[in-house]
Amino acid sequence: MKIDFYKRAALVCRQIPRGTAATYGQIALLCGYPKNSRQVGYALGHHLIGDAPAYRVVNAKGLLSGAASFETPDRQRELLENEGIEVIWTDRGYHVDLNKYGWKNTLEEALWLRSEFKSQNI
DNA sequence: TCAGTGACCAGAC
DNA sequence: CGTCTGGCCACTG
Repeated sequence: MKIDFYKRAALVCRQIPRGTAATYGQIALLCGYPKNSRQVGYALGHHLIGDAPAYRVVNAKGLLSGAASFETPDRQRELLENEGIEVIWTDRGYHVDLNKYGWKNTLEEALWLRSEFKSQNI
């Protein structure tokens, strides 16, 4: 089932370091399903990742494309700014600079996740 | 079964 | 920069 994908996504999201933002595609890739970026958005929007920090996930352009699904439209921005991430307002919506705040995950992190999937059988 | 729908994305121009 | 397109795939009515 794809339940496994959502469990993996939850685990990946919990590894996003404080003060950084990850992209949907990056999460999907680390899950081992590089083509499932849309399902990452689905998982976050339907609260399928438990207590994992969904607010640290933005799209490939740095846009907070899911801001509308939070308690208030500004909640995601507040949470990010609380971690020291600058959030810029544009006509498109809120943005973060991925060059500054994007999560540059290491190979070690990717390998660790892979071993976790295995040991947790997901 | 099947068409429509996204918190997506890379490439083309 | 900006817009459009085709591809992607789980989920839904």
